[in-house]
Amino acid sequence: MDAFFASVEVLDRPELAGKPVVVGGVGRRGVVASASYEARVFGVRSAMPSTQARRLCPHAVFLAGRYERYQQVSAKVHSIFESYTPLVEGVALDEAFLDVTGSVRLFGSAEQMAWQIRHRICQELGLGASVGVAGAKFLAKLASEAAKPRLVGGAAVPGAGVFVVPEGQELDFLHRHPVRALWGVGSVTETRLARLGVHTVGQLAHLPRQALVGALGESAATGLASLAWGQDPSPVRPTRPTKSIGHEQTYPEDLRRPAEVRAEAGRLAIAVSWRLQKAGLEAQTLTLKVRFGDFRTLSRSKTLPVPTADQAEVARVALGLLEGLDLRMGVRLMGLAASKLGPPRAPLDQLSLDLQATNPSGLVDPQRRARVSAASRAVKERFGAESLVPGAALEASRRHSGSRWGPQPSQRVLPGEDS
DNA sequence: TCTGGGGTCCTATTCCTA
DNA sequence: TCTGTAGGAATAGGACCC
Repeated sequence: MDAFFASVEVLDRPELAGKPVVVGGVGRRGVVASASYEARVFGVRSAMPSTQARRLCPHAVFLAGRYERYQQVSAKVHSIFESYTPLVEGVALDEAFLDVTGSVRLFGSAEQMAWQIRHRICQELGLGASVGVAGAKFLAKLASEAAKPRLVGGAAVPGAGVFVVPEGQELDFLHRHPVRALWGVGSVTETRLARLGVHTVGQLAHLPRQALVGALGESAATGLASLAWGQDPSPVRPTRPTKSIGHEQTYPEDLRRPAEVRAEAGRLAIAVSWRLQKAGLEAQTLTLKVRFGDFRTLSRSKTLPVPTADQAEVARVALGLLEGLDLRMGVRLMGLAASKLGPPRAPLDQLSLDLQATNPSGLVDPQRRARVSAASRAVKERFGAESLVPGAALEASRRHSGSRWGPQPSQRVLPGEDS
């Protein structure tokens, strides 16, 4: 989609048509999420600091993003895609790959479908889209860039709308692009390649492998060398499991009071646990990210014995991760992410005893902790030191019978017995 | 001078265990 | 019993994408 967020704003507020519109960067600290082509003429770009965007284009209309609205429109765009093929891989709200190999008999060639889809998005939703057609995903992505509107002599001119990379001409098309156009080449990699005198994909393709490995490491070198020769075997994957769920926020002013920082950590925990629950997932690893006033950023993570989506447990871990950090520099940003995700455990699974020692706000309650501790001691006194162990350890012992956590006959609690 | 928020993936280091 | 080692998991950081 062309300037997607900004275009949706213009769609909902037609009086903005023809004006420079910038989404994001409303606050003092922020960056541009999307800029209309009228704003791009002044040099405003995505990911640009808002202060810079304001300097370049002070008369632009700056708007806060409305993510839910963009999601709604994105869903409509996707339903158009899905009327052509079930093989739709969403890359972002405004971008997707479609494998139309199996749809040619129904709708005509891939290029014909590209024109149809573009036409329908324009007619039904009033938005502009550019479509790239090629035999591989990353080539199609480059082709869609080639189809987009361009800035020529300080003015935006319409693009081709659809750009096809014909079979057999992939390398001609690919090799004239700058290396930056390749997936996986950002500013750091671009600089490293420039040191080798490599600026275009064609130069990269002909670089001796050893030189590439020396500059970028084995994995990146292998991946980029393949891409530079047009080899991208990755299929269009309609569904991909979520690997992490996180929230982070940059604060208008650095947080300096520890109580304030802890309260924010609790707020992030509530947001993350709520999203885990909505997604029907539990997380085993939680990672806290802190960016200080001097932009120094660090992360601390904790892998739990028992996966959780519980708000109090997530908050307890987040606060635990916060302990030991020197917050005197002031906190500019804080984030919390959940990973190692999986479906919720069966109800009979082991619960964490620590959890029972926290109150509903996620803070350790000394009285509860004392009761948990006393109960745990009583069980061990009556049944032995190894009578109370983490469920995960018990599972491991079943796999490796004879380990020290293995349940001993005299201590096994039989059905019907008090436990 | 200024540097978001949501992610994925990779690498290096540290720690634990067999 | 002690020590060295190898492998895997956990952890931390960074590059990159939209």
